[in-house]
Amino acid sequence: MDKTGRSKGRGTGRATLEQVAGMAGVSIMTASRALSQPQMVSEVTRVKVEQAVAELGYVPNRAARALASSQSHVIVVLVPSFSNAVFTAVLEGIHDAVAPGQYQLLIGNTYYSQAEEEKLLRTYLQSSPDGILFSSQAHSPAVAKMLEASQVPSVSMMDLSDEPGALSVGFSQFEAGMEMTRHLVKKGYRRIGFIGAQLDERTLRRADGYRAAVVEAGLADPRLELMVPEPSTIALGAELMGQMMANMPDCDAVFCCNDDLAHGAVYHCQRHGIRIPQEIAVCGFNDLPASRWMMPSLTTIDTPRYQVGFEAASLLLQVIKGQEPERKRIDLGFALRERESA
Amino acid sequence: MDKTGRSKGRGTGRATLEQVAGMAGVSIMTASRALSQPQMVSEVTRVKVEQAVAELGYVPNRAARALASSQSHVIVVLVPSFSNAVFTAVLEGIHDAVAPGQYQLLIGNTYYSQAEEEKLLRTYLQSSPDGILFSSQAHSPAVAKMLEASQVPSVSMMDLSDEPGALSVGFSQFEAGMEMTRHLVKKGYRRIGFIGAQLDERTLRRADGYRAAVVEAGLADPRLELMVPEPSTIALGAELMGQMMANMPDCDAVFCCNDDLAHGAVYHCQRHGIRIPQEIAVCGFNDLPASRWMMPSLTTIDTPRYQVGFEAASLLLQVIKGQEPERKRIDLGFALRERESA
DNA sequence: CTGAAAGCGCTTACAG
DNA sequence: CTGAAAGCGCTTACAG
Repeated sequence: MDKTGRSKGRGTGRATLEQVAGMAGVSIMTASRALSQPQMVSEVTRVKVEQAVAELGYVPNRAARALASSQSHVIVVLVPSFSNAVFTAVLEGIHDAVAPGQYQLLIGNTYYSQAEEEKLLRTYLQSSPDGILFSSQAHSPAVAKMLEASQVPSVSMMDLSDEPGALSVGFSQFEAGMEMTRHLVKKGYRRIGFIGAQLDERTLRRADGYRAAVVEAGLADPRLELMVPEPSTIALGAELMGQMMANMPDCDAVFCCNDDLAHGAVYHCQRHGIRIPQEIAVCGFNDLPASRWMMPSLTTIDTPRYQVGFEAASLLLQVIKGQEPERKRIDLGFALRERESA
Repeated sequence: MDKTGRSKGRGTGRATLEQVAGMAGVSIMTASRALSQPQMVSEVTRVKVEQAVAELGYVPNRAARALASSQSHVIVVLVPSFSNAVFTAVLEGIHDAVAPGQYQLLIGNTYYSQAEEEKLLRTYLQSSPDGILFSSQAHSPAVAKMLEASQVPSVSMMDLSDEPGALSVGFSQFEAGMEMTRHLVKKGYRRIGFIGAQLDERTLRRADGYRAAVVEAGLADPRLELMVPEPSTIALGAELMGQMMANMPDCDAVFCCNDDLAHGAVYHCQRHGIRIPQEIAVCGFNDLPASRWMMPSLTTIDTPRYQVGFEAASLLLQVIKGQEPERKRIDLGFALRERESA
């Protein structure tokens, strides 16, 4: 022990529970209880321990607690992107739902890659997480196997799962894609194109919805679908809009699979003096902040992403605590925002 | 032991190193070495252990490792916002710099609040992080004290620190604010306003730079400063632009403390038929993707945020590994992007 | 309400 | 190149 009352050697050099107990004149386990289950110790004891904690600047060692209790209080969150505003809102929702409790978030960026997801999960499983929040439903076989073996509960976010027993929070990407397209049909557009990028599962489901709606209306034409695997950006949206108009001059409306692409499409038209929606209608998906402000304002689907994160984390917390959730599949819906562009 | 070779009881139910060692016919510590320092064991041993690991689906227990080695391999990251594109880029840089190693990120959102930062740090310190990445330089006294007591190395990001010995990666917010303003002066604007929101330390430093430049040019007028504490949004930018033009009709240029506000200002003008830059010039800060696409395209300061995250994490990693960094204060600079709006 | 003992699953010097 | 022992800092039943 040196002057600060801290032992030397292998450890972290931080004050330990043992020192707290010593200073408070109680046993280690009474000190432990005074901190984690204060109602189980006497008032006097609690105060003595609290004073010792303050005096020593004691900070509990989470690794020791996790090891002894086999409860890590860690929740793993896997998102496909940090730069996509959709997922940052999801993260915010999760963060807020979890904050009151004592859970820590281990956030990983999969970059829309199943291989990356696998790598991250392999690492994060070492932390014995109490639960996992996925932004996707489709996993590689290796991930499925790890999940099965680890027995860690997980919730998938954004889309709804059809697997029995699976926990999911989101809304039907398919229905949303269909509703947006039906809106265009109802407005009288007949040559409705679809612009998609990234081609992750959500985009693909939206495209399915688009297809179902144009088939339903007898307006299907595969040549009106423009799908590329590159990440969605404003620049790409502008470029694809140019391509669409060049290749399909009779195209009278474009459904972009997200607002980033749609913004690019709108800017492209602004710069080329193409009037929206008179010459061509444009709509997007997600309702990002700029959408209601740009000119023309963008018709799009408002998605409850913050809520998705919040509710998914809440659901996971319930399951972790051993409660049976009322619903395993929580549909938060979506809303069509009709504005000037379509 | 049950059929899967896993012991029952208090633990996590996962396979342990002991079981791996048993199956491989070596001691626990040889198994440990085979995994963490493979070059220190014989080829035969290594293979046997690896086979046992695969067979049992062994996943190391990080809590146990952290406790035994007093090395958590955890890095704490504190950002003021998840929704601000600036910080998501920083996060991406950090994520990428750290990925190769074995470090895990504990990411917390301070919501621009020192009190929240304090709460988060108190919790995260329990994980005995090897290092901390801050997005701010100003800390509450309590945070300063915790940092001091914990002895955990930290790097502050975005701005440059003047404290001797402090580690920082970023660029001078002051210089950047000054350069942007000087640009407006050079372009001939004489009634240059400043619109600021959130009023975090970076914004305040940019405002200082603005002030220094208008004073330098003999153009200072406090009435041209419009500063509000609300979070920066497009909506707020539009509103503040309206206020500025109403209250200061002779204002001929506006420097918005970030691109979000500037976008709002541009949209406001578009909607009201106000010509930029003829009637009023607008510029922003950060160069978000939309800035080069909107009409008119936005003059702004391009900031190296991804690089800041990447370099800050790299610097921290160096210090954690006990290497003396070449530079403790890494200036990544910034670049003025002159476009149509100013 | 309080305590002695065992144990969580690893790693670390120290020997051989 | 390999192993027996101690220890990291907590919590968990079990007693009293």
